[in-house]
Amino acid sequence: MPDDIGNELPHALNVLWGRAKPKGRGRTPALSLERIVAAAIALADEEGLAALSMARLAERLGCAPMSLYRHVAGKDDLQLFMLAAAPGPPPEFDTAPADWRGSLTRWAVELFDVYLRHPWIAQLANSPPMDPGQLAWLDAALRSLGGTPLDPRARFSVVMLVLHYVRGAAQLLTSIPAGPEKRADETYAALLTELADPARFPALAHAVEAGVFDPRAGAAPDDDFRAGLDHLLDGVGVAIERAARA
Amino acid sequence: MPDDIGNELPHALNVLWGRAKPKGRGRTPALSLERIVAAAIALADEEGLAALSMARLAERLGCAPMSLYRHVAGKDDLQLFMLAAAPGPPPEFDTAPADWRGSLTRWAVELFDVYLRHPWIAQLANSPPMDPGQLAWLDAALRSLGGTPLDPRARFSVVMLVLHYVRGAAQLLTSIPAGPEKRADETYAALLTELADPARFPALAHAVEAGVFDPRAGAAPDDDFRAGLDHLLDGVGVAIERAARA
DNA sequence: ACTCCTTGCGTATATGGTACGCATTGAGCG
DNA sequence: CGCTCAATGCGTACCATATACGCAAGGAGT
Repeated sequence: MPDDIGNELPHALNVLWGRAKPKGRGRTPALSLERIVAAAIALADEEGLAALSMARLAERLGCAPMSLYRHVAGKDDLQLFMLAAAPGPPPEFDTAPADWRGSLTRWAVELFDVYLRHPWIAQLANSPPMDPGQLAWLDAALRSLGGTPLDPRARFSVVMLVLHYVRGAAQLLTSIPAGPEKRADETYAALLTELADPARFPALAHAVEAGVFDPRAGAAPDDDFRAGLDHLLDGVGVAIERAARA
Repeated sequence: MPDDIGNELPHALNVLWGRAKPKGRGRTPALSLERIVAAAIALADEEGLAALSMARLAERLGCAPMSLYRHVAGKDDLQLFMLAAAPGPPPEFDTAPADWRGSLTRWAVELFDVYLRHPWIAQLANSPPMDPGQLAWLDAALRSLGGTPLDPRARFSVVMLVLHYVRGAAQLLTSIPAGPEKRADETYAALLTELADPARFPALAHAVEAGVFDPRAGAAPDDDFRAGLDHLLDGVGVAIERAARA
C-alpha cells in the first residue's frame, strides 16, 4: 500500500490531499467543512485566535457544538484546515520569470498582506508547510527564482529567508497593542522612550533619541517592511551574481 | 505622576522593571517568583508549551495550584516572566566593534541556540520586546552595528531582519515532527517526495528531485541556518557599502 | 414501504484557569 | 514575652473548554 504514510498524519491532511473516501447516501448535510472553516476564519479574524472555541464557532453556525466533530476530527484539525484555506491562491508566475526581483517582491508583499488580514496565521503555523495551500505558495516563490543561476538548495534557502522575514515583520506589526486614543506605533514609541535607559541600553537609547520609533507623517504602514525586504533582496542579488560568475 | 504609563501594562512588566513595591514583614515565603519561573521554563522545555498548566506547575513545585497566584497575576503574566528570563544575557560587544559581521553572526548564532533550547519562545513571543531581557538582546544587536555608517533607522531594520530570520529558522527546525525510528528531516523529506506532484508544483518537485531535502552526511544541524544567514548578511554588507559611499 | 447509512446532537467527563476568602505564620512592637 | 497585623499559603467553588459516546432523525436506494 503506497499511502501508509498517511496513517500517521492528522486527519485534516488526508482530506486536504483528496484522500478521504467519497460519501454516498444518507441524511442531507446541513453543515459542510467549507462552511465550518470559513466561519472559523471569520471568527479568528474578528475576535482573535483566543476567542475561537468550538462552542462559539457552533453558536455562530447555528448548530450544536458536537455537530462540528462530524466534519473535523478536533480543534487541531480545524486549525490545519484554516491554515490551508486562509491564504488563498498565491500569485502566478511563469516557470522562469525574467524579473526575479519583481516577482519575489510581489510574492512577499502579497503574503505580507495575507498575514495582516489574518494575524492568527503566524501564531498557528508551528509545523512545516504540508498542505496544498501552503505548498502552492512555496512553489510560487521557488518559481520566481526559476530564471536565476542559483542551485536548488540556494533557491530554497532564499525562499525560506523571505518567508521568515515576511512572517516576522507582519507578526511584529500586528502585535503592537494600541493604547486608548493612540495609534499602535505611538504607544510602543512612548513605552520605549521611557524604558530605554541610556546607561543600560546605550544603543537602543540612541535609536530612540534619533526618532527611529516616532511615527512619520505620510508614511505607508508597510514602508518599513519594504525597506527591510530591499536589504534582504540585495543579499539575494549578491548570491545570484556570484552564482552567475561561477 | 511620571509612571502612569504602567497602569495599562501587564503586572509582570512592572515587576520586571523594578516598579513593584518592596514587601516588608509577614510570613516567610516558601515560594519565590524565581523558583516558579524556573520550574515553568523547565516544564515547557521538557514537555512542550501545551503541557504547561498551572496545576502541573504547582505539582512540580510541591505546592497548591492557587499558591502560584500570590506571585503571578495569571498565566499570561507567568509567560511574560518566562520570556524575559529564558534567553539569559546576550553576548557582550563594545559600543562600536570593528568587525560588525563577526559580532552580528555571533549574536545570531547564540540567539538561534536559545530558540533551539527553548522552542516555546517562538510560540509565545506575540508582542514586541518590552521586558529588560529582550531589550538587552536588542541593544546588543544594535551595538554590533555601532561601527558602521548605517543610520539608526537602517540599523534597526537590519536587526529586526536578522531577528525574524533567526526566529523563523529555529521554529521551522524544531517544528518538524520526528517519525518513529526516523530523524525529523527524513520524515519531512519522505512526505514532500510523495506530495510534490510535478504537474501541480513543478518548482517544488524539481527541488525535491535535486535532493534539497535529503539529509546530507556530515552536515551540522545549523549548516542551513548559517547559509541563509550569510545570504542575509551579504545584503547588509551591500547596504553598508552604499552608506559609506554616500 | 423498508432498510440502513450518515448526519445532528444531548449527555457526561476531564481538564484547566482563576475569583474569593479564610487560616497560618512570623516580624516588629508594646 | 505575648499581641497585632500584614502577607502568605491554600481549600473550595465556578466557569469555560474539548471531546468521548451513544442515540435519534431523516433521506437515498431497494
